[in-house]
Amino acid sequence: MTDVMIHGDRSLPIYVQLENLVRDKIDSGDWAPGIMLPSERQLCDTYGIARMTVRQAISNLVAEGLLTRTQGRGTFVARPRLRQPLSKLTSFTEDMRDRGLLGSTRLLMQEQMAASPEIAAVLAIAVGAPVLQIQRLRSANGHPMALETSTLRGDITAPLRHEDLEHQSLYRLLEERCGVRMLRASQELEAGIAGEAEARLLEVAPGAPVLRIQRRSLVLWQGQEVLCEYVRSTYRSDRYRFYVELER
Amino acid sequence: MTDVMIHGDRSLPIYVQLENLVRDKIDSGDWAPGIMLPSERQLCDTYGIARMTVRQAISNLVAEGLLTRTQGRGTFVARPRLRQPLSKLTSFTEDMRDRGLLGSTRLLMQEQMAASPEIAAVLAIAVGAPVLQIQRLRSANGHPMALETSTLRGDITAPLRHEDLEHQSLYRLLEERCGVRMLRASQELEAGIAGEAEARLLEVAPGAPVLRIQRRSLVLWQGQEVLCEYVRSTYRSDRYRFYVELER
DNA sequence: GACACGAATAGGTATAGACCAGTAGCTGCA
DNA sequence: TGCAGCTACTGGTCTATACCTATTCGTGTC
Repeated sequence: MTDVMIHGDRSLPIYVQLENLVRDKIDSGDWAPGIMLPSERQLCDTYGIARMTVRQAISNLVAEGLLTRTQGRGTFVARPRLRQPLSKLTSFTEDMRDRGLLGSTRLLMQEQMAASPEIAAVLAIAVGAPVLQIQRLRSANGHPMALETSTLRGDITAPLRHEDLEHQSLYRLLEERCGVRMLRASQELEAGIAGEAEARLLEVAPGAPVLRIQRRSLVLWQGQEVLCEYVRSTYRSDRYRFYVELER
Repeated sequence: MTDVMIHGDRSLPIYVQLENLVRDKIDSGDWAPGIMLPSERQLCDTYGIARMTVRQAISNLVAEGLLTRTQGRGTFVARPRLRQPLSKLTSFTEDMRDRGLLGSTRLLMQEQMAASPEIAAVLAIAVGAPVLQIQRLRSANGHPMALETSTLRGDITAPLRHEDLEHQSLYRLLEERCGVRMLRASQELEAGIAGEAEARLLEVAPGAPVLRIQRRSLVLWQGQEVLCEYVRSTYRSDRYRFYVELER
């Protein structure tokens, strides 16, 4: 990914642009865990922005747990936590990063369509209402990990109609382009057997065990809590375990 | 509490002093939930400090959840919200009840043994230390649902040595007899294929998909947080789905 | 070789001022 | 009366600068 020009897009605050830039460097593996970032003053010079602005971006990323910093030493890319303290709603890429893996995506299908009765029921919209359906093959370190079919409300995702969804985080686009804030999701997990087509894409034998996950995501959109996304994923069970922490 | 003079104590950063001051006002009930704080510029004047310094203090308190703010409206004392745990640590019987089913149990094995190296590693105890191992077939409405092998620390569960574990809740006995309080557990879920023995007990065909769950339970015992239990369960995937709620 | 010291450099705190962007209430016109 | 638009707030973003403190490492002394 080429460097996003800071100041290039006046619609986003500079500190947000810098955050995204750093996130991209980390997601792409360009900045590996443990690596020291350029110093704050260096970043100011590089991008021609004030130090307080740099600090705002860095502070947010530190709060997110993506970076750590020590006075006198520097700012570093955090080593992925082995265990997430709580059950967090994450994107595939974030999930892989937490596991110390590099996530990548192949877009298999991206289509604007009319909601089927089933989809309409799940998303609580009218039958025939526009939805955006995306099918993606998710890989970790280059090896197939999961097959994912997402269906999103068409009205909310209208700005993404002609967006490249292969190389960008869908959740990031939703938040940045659609004015959506991800809130929470409910997931159901069950075991299954890989079908013919799935098996071929996931590069496993037909009949191999897979973990099927259904997710319904609730977002804040135009001040309202609405169901926005329904995802059906099929994970290779030899490569993926779902981890969750429960409290009494 | 009397107002702490900002600048009075040079040993603490001004923004920290302001944070404490606001916290005190809220704790003392002086500023009730829902009340609007003085505007940032007003706080600058009142305490003779810069707006960026005020903002740093306020931002930290917002991140803490103590305050909320809206552009154009102001900064407000947050209404304390009771957070219900997203995922609850439950016993099998409780889980079934939540699903509207009647859980029952058949005890297959109950044995005091010495910890194998694997078990010792998981429970963080010495190899050869005493453990209590229980294998139970769990049913819902009379139909087999899961096969469960629990391994518990022998020293903690000593009072249960000759207890009837077929008709009593293990978690209840742990709390009532062993002076243990269940705290939380981490679980890992994966898909698998039923083996011969499993299939026979679960009354499914060998090779049927199953959901395998590993649980490590943390308890409070004699004032210490300790790992007490390690459970491996195999659930029929045609009857059981795991449900979890995630937050962003 | 061991250690004290200081320079260079990292992030941490704080200032003062500027302008942008939402919100709400007031004013005055239709 | 109803409402469009103005205005005086609010927090949001950003700059430029200054000095503090912690870390690191090289230098020089003993």
